[in-house]
Amino acid sequence: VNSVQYNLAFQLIDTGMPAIGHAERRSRQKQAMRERILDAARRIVMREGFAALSMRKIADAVEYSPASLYLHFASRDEIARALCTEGYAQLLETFAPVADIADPAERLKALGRAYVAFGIANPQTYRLIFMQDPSYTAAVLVSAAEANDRSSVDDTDDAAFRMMVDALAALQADGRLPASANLGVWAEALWATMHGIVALRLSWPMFARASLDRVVDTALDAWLGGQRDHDVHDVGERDASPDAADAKAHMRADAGPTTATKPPRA
Amino acid sequence: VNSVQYNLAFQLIDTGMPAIGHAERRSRQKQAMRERILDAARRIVMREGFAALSMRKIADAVEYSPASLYLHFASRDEIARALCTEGYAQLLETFAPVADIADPAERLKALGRAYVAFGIANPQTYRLIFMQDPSYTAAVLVSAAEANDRSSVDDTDDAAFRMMVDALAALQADGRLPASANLGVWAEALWATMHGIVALRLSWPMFARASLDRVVDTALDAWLGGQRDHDVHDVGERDASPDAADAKAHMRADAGPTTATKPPRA
DNA sequence: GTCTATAGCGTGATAGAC
DNA sequence: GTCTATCACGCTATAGAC
Repeated sequence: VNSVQYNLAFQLIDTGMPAIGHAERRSRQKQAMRERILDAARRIVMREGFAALSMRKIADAVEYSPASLYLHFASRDEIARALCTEGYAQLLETFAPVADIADPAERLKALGRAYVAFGIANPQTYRLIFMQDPSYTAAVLVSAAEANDRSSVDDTDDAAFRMMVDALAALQADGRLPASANLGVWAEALWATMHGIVALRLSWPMFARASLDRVVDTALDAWLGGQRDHDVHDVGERDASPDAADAKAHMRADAGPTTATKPPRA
Repeated sequence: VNSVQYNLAFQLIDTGMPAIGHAERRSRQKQAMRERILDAARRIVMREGFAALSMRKIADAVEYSPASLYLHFASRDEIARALCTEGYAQLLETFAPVADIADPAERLKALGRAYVAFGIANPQTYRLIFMQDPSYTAAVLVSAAEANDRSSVDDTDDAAFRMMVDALAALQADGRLPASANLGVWAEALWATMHGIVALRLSWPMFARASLDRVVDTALDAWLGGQRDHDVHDVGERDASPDAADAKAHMRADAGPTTATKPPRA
């Protein structure tokens, strides 16, 4: 093992550019292989759910032997965590257009609608990230911290959470939220509400009595509504706002929520 | 197979009481065995999580061979569904003391607090019921319908949901909820909110920034609060209300949320 | 790097003796 | 009813040839 590393270092110092070219190509190829593996894994999860994700299946899909996968990932769990990171990044991308909305209440509502839309459009991905193993869910924050060049994970690291707190602060500054309100608590509770709407839809589809949009709008109005441009708590027959529709348009489709569930068994 | 059934019928008609006594004792023993199996299964789930539940482990616990379990349950899934039914019934029991609260808003709040308290106190059970397989979650409603002597499952079958709708209706009759509000939508969204608070705590413990009680109270105030006996959206430093504490006192403890997670693998 | 082969463990469910 | 024995799988991960 050590001799290999030594050889590489020797080439870098002694032979200059061509060797660097080699090393670069090497690492590029390795990176490409990692992507191929993750691509295959993501497709399996989207089609059949996380429980059906196995090293054998991934290997089949990329046309390598199962053993080869271990050259790029230490374990199945590491692949799962990578998928979570990827998926969470995808969720954050969804929020980008929302960030431009000037009014903080409307921004928060659009955020909530985009969040729910993502979960419903990518049920298996959402399940993997937020409804599976706590260690997977924790992985999204750790990697978010790494991306920010921080070594420790603390309260304000997460971009999505920060967006919420910022909007709530703006609302509070406008006097549209009581000065006594604790922003962190509010953000957490608001996130939980949106998560609950998605999670309940995914794991109890039969529970759904009303259209998703009405439920989401009712919740958003209860939290943020009425204080500005419509009546308190009034839930009309209207469809999702243009913002939500727009957010939905950016989504790739996952497998349907109920169809692919229940593979032979984990 | 047929001959056995025939013999039973013959005894019932011909020899009268003693035979009935036999049959009764037989069925009693069978029922007892079912209970023993479910008890063992419940303990395993509470200690190690549902993923760790296997027929072998149950068999070990009840000191029978794995094969014998199949005389009482057709499959592992059937045991899981039975556990869900049981767990949901336990949740409903939790609501009994709450039903007496006269004020509908306070009743709803107490309901929400009891719900969350149950989920936090029995994380593995809650996971099994509401966060695992949609077919498990669906099972609670089906059996609830059976208990009510109904053959079809429709909107209003569920006792918990009915409690919510009733309270919301009372609120609406008092003019404390806009006449335009759709009760079904409100109940669904409110349930989703409470579910989200529990589910997020269970699957993303690191996310928790504030005390559970503050989050719950903030959510309940956003939905129902302020319109009556305290300021709008004011979240004080107070602890859980007596109602919630009371509800908690009725709970049996599950395994801790994070400790027993992640058994070798499903 | 990639393969084959396999260790080592687990699972749900069943056949058939007693 | 209860058991033993086993089928038929599945899995992760690794050893060692090439």
